[in-house]
Amino acid sequence: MTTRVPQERKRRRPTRSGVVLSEQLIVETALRLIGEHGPEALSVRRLGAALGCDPTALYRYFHGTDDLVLAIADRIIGDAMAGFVPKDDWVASLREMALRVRAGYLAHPRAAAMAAHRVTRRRNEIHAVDTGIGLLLNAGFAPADAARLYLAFIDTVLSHAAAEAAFNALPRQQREADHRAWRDVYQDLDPETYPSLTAVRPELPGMADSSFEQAVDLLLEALTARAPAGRRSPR
Amino acid sequence: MTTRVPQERKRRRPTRSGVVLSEQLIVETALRLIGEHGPEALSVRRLGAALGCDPTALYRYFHGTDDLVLAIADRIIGDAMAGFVPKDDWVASLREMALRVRAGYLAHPRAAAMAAHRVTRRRNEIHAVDTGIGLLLNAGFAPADAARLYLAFIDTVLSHAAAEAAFNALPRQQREADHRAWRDVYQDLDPETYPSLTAVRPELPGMADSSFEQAVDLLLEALTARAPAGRRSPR
DNA sequence: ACATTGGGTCAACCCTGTTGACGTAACGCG
DNA sequence: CGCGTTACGTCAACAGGGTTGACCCAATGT
Repeated sequence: MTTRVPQERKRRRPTRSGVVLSEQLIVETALRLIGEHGPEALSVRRLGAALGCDPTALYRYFHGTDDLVLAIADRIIGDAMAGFVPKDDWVASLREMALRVRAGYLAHPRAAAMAAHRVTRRRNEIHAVDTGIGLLLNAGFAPADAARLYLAFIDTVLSHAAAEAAFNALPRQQREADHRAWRDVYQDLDPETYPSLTAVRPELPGMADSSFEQAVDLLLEALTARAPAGRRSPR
Repeated sequence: MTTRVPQERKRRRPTRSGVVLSEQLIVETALRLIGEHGPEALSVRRLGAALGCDPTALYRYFHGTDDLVLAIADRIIGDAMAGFVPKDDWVASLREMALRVRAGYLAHPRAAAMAAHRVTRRRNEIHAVDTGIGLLLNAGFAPADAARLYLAFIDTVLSHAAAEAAFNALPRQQREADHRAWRDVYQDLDPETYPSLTAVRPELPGMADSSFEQAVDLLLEALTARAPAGRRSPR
């Protein structure tokens, strides 16, 4: 139909069940749906049912599923970074940024998995980039290094968080099967063909755990080592 | 139906159009389909049509879509790691592994975006994990550390490569728009609200480039620093 | 009070994955 | 050589998905 999806709506008409729709209400209901009934609960039909309106009414507010997902993602970003203030300790601040992004994604895995690799250059993101680069500049890095290193850092954080969210967005069956794989499949291997796996066998079940913090710590160690004068809490 | 999907098939019967199916042929056709017409081109029905067989014949070879996706992922891993022999220099070897995985994903961007974060629990993946952990053991890390650090390393490589692949899998229009947005949006910013971005402005166009190698180098630096006796080329 | 039109509703279309029944042809065995 | 067994390709069907175009009512600005 390619509806217009206007910015301001004036003629707000209650739905058959009495609810008055709005972009906000739809996004919030979608997030609630995902949170309550799992990631695969988000469909136009189910969302319509949860809202108490005809599924196709949503097309008056969003051009399609994709548009809806982006709106949800934008909401997630805003929520995640809300109230963040960088401290003097640039390492700790970068770490908090990483954890916030990850937490935001994990709170809504399905939406994050769908929109993670999209680039939404909006106010919140620009602000975050400015903050992050500012932390590295404050750490004493030259502008060129600050930009490049921040990119490496934030790309790692984003892709890691996206991967984790994508995993959590899988149907429970597949998710648990992947999880179990480290216990089951990797336990009964021929020691001769897989000597190293055999050597670390007791540690293999832990491979199902997240490596997010480990990776962030490693990156921050490398950044600290590269920082001029190794200062952690400048000025 | 929950078909058995046996390991060895003996009664190979040509399909109506004369093709003789095999797990290999199916995976290759799926990769071709995805590569040519995008990730959403992969459906049981379309794959059946491309193969010249009834769509449901695929259920004789794979338990379902998920099983097929895992097979595709493992194939990509296998192709990427084919002919890789670890050197004595464990840092250089891990680096090569990373670059190989990335190249493999970039060769099939759309397929990679779909399967990157899964545990295939198949031969090629198991072999790769054994090799990687072996390198860290050889570097002198204790088994528990080797397992955890390898996980952090490979997860970073995989998620980074997946993100890059996902970006490359975007329609050209969106991809170029995102690329351009970096310059457009970030060039005309208010210096007062975004002081750090203004300070590194000349470097911003470079933010569109990949940070893959930078991130891998940082990780390897951190691993080297943590390695016992800091040895690079153990015997 | 009236014309305009935003927007909720409905029916319909085509897509998807998956299943169970069905039959045929390929194989192992005698 | 032929006979049963059964693997496996085929077919029809189901439930669920996104999306569209027509319909029509009521909220709005004049």
